[in-house]
Amino acid sequence: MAKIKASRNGTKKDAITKKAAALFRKKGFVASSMRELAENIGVEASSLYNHIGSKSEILQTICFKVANDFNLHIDEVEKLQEDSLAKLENLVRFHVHMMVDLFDEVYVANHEWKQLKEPYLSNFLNQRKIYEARMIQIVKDGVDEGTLKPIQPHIAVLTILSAVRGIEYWQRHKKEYGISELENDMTEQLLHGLTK
Amino acid sequence: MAKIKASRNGTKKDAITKKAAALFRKKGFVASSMRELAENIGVEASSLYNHIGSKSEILQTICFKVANDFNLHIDEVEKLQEDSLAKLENLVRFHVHMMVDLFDEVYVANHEWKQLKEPYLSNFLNQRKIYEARMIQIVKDGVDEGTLKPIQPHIAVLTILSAVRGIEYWQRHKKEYGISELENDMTEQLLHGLTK
DNA sequence: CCTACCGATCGGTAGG
DNA sequence: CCTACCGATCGGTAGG
Repeated sequence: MAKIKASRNGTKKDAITKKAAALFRKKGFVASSMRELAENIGVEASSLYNHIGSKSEILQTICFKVANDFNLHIDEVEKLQEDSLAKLENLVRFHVHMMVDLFDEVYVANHEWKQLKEPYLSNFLNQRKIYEARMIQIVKDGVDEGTLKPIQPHIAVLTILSAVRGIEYWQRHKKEYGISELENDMTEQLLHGLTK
Repeated sequence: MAKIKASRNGTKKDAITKKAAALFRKKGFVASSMRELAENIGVEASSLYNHIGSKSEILQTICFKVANDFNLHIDEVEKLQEDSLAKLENLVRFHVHMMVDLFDEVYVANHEWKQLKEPYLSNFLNQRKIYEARMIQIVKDGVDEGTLKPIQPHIAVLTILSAVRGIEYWQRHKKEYGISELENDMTEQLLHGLTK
C-alpha cells in the first residue's frame, strides 16, 4: 500500500512552481494572483497552500534554483584547464542555453528578484555579486595573459551578462534563425566584435 | 492677475511623473501604491487625481516619453552622411547616455511596459518593433558595404540593445570608473570585440 | 488640497 | 481538496 506520490520526479509543488514561473513571467509577480495561478492548475486558490507555504516562497524557489544552476556551472568552468577566452566562451554559451531551456525561470529571476523578501533579497543579491566577481576574475586573467584587450573587466562582464539576458526578446525572431546561430553569432560578437 | 502656473517648465504633473518614475523603478509599477507616491510628494493620495487621470496614465507618460526620445534620435542618425559603423556607434553612445541621464524613466520603460493597458501596450510594442527594424537595416547596410562581418543583423541588434540596457546594473560600480570609460569600453567591445 | 468613503481584490486561514 | 470567510490594501470618487 505504499504511496506512489513522489516516486516519479515531479511533486505537486514542482508543478505549481513551474506554472507559477510561466505566470510570473507573463504578468509580473505582484500582478499575478494566487487565484489565477490556481485556475491555471485546476484547483481552488486555498488548495495551493497544502503544497506551498506562501506566494513569496514560490518566488524564492524559482530565484534560488536559477542562481544555483549558474553557480554550479561556474564551479566547473573554473576547474577547466583552458585559457580565459575559452572559459568566457563556455560561460556565454551556457547562459544562452539556460535562457532557452529555463526561459520562464531565468526571466523571473532576472526581473522579479526585487520582490523577494528579506533575508532572501540580500542573499540573492550577494550570490549574484559573487558570481559576477568570479567572471570578472576570468576576464582579468585574460587581460593579464594578453589574450584580451585592456578593457575594464567590470564593463566587459556587464556587457556580456546584459547581452545574454536580452535573449528573452529573441522569441519573436525564433523562426528566422535557430538557437545555434544565435549562440554562435552572439558569442562571436561579444568576444571578437562586429567589424571584420 | 495672470496665473504663473505653467510658466516655468515644470508643472505639477511633471513633478508627479518624475517621482513616480523613481518609485516604479525601485518597487515595480504594481507594487507601488498611489498612497506611497503621494507620501513621497507630500500630499494625500486623492490630491494626485487633480493632476493625473489614473495610475496607468503615469506609466503611459513615462513609456511614451522614452520611446519618443529614441525615435527622434534615430531620425537624426538616419540622415547622417556616415557609414553604418559610425551610425551604429552613434546609437550605442546615445543609448548609454539615455540610460544615465534618464535612468528611472528608461528603466521603467524597459521593465514595466507589460503593465500598460491596451491600446497603449500594442502601440508601445509596435514602436519598439519599428525602432529595432530601423537599427537592423543599418546593420544590414554595413554587412552589404562589407564593413561588418556577416552576422545575422537581428542578432547583432539584439546583442547591442541588450548590452546597453544592462547599464542599469552599472550603478554599483559607479565609483570604479566614469561614464565615458563605460561608454568607450562598451562601444569598443560591441563593435570590435574583446580579443586583441 | 483634504476628509471620508466605496467596491474590488488580494494573500491567507479555519474547518471539515 | 473545497466552502466560507477575514482583515488589509488597493485605485479611485464625492463633496466641499
